[in-house]
Amino acid sequence: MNKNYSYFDLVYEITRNIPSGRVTTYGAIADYLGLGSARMVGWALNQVHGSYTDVPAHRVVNRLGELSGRNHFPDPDYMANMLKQEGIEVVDNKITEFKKYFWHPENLDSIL
DNA sequence: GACCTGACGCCCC
DNA sequence: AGGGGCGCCAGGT
Repeated sequence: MNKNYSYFDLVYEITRNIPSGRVTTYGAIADYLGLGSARMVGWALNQVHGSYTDVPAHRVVNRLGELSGRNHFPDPDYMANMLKQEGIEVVDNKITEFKKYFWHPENLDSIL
């Protein structure tokens, strides 16, 4: 059937809608989509590494605000650099005041 | 076809 | 407060 639209696409959709200067977590996306597993979100974003270059995967971090996916980018510092460029303070691959920048997919309704 | 690992997260000690 | 273990789903070996 039309399995072209898997939860992958939903993850990309959400990620694409993360406002600049804001970040969300794997768990938040998984919870919002009812996936039941945050790992699946990471897996989906792993596929981005190649195509879907318009998906700002650097804005998705773990629940501690750590850039756990930095090693999966061409440059290990790409994530930190992009986030800094967007006005987010990153120290030692971790977002300071993470709660301040946190954006929940629930807020999708606001921007749509 | 079974086993292991992985861009995570929660519970328990 | 910090560290370790188990569960979740999918894909690769």
